[in-house]
Amino acid sequence: MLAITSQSHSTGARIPIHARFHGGTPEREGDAQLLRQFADPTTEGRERCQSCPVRNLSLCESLRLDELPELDYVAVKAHYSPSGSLFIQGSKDDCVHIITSGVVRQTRILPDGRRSIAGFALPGDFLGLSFEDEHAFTAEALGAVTTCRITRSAFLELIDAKPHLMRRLHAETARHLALAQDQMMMLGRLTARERLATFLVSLRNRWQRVNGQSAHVALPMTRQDIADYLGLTMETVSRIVNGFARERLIVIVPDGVRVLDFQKLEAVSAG
Amino acid sequence: MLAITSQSHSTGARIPIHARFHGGTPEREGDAQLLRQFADPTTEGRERCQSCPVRNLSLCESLRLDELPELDYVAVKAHYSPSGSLFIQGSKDDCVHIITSGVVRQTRILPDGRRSIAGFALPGDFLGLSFEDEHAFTAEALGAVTTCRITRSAFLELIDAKPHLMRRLHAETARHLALAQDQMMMLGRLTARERLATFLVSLRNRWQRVNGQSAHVALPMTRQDIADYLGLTMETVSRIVNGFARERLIVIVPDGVRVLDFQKLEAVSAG
DNA sequence: CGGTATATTGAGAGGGGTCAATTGCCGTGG
DNA sequence: CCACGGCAATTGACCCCTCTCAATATACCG
Repeated sequence: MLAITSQSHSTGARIPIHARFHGGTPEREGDAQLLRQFADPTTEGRERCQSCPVRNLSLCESLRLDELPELDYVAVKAHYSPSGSLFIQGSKDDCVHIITSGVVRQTRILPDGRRSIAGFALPGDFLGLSFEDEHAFTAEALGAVTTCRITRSAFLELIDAKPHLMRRLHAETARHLALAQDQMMMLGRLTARERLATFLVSLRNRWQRVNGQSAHVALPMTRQDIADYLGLTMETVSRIVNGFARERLIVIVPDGVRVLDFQKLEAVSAG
Repeated sequence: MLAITSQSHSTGARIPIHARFHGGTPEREGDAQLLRQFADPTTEGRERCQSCPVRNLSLCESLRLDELPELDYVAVKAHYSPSGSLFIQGSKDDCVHIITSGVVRQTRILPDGRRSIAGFALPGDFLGLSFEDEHAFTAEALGAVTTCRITRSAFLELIDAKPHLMRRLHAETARHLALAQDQMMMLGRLTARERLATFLVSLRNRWQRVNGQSAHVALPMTRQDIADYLGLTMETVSRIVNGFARERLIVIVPDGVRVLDFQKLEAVSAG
């Protein structure tokens, strides 16, 4: 028999109502010109956004060098302390957020307290591009987070002025949609082991784009967060991660794992 | 104990390689002017696309009446016979499809044959709006399907000429993204019973927008299709649907179900 | 009326859930 | 420096929802 099996007996822990939202207002800081201090001097001759400390920032790459000051003019840097919220599920604030450092957890909570995590945003990722009237999830900082924030109206004005930005924006949303469909396949059809392997492989690849090649995969989120992302329980995540360690696929280190056998891990991730 | 439980031991049936793709080329028919014959004369005084037999067709609603001929000029009507493919996972054809009648199944297949269904497109729904270079899934007709097809280049030209269309397009993609996130929550955190109830409720609401209020919910897809959509097995789907029937929530009728107690069904759908 | 595909139903097994106890890791204060 | 409290992570024992496998029923079609 092909024991390709998944399961998720239940829903993991519930979130008590009183604890669902955590304070943590952003400390809005300075004005847009401060952003320049983050300009990465090691760019390899390619036009790119001077405002962004992150390479390969897709939206910024669509701007010509002479258009960057316009972005600076509307962008505001923001800091969030650990557990601070960028925005809250159901609220209507309307900003586009670009993560410049740290990791943001996108949480959705059911009326009965079951939790699901839509994703983790890494430096360079965008939040709030959908322009929905209400946020479908809460975005919370895991550890300290800095972002580049643009009000929706300013962003829309910018887009009106630069039609190619609008197309880039659509491409970005479409990419998110494709990722969501991958996630659906994972949740519906992969075993717990495969999900964890997929998660680690994908996270390693994403960190690689931010920090460069490394066997170290930072996991700033809790086991519960991972469980809520993968449709499992904390205990199952723990058991399987430690199982990987016992099989010498990875080593568990503080705040993450070190991948020993990437090939094998990748093999586990897709039947 | 709170018995809120889901599970999906495994992956359901695998698709044998030789059977993954089914022929069924579309019979391209006539030219765009033929579309007019489908114009619904019962419109309630609101401007809308004369080309589309479906009301509330979001993209068409964004066009002014005098812009419609331009859409007609680039749109081509297509027929697909049962099991015919609109496009195939991994292929690069580039058309936007608007379903005008019938139901289309969006299938994704893993290398090892596990199948996942991303969704079912009903009349009025769009396919291919993402403009990815490669289709992430195969779109297959369940029963006879007619569509309104526009080549991507023609569609892009149209969009370049009408900026408000681009914004509409983005909103549509964003809506799909939000739906995908709902689906992720469902797959990760709902029990089999809850998933089925959610599925039936949501499908009833969608048919309602096409056909008007009715207790009848058409299910042109097989139990296996539903299972692959909900991350379950065919057997579990069958057991639970028949369970609903035994509880008098629904009655099973040919090609669908009739909802007897919508309130209770909705209550089951969200813990 | 056979033949094939889909749906239903039953019996049994198992993956991952639940519950609970233990360990490890800080940060804090005595 | 160590005791202590709190939170996350780990581990074990047990359980159950859903899967698997298999038999049967139903439907459709030539």
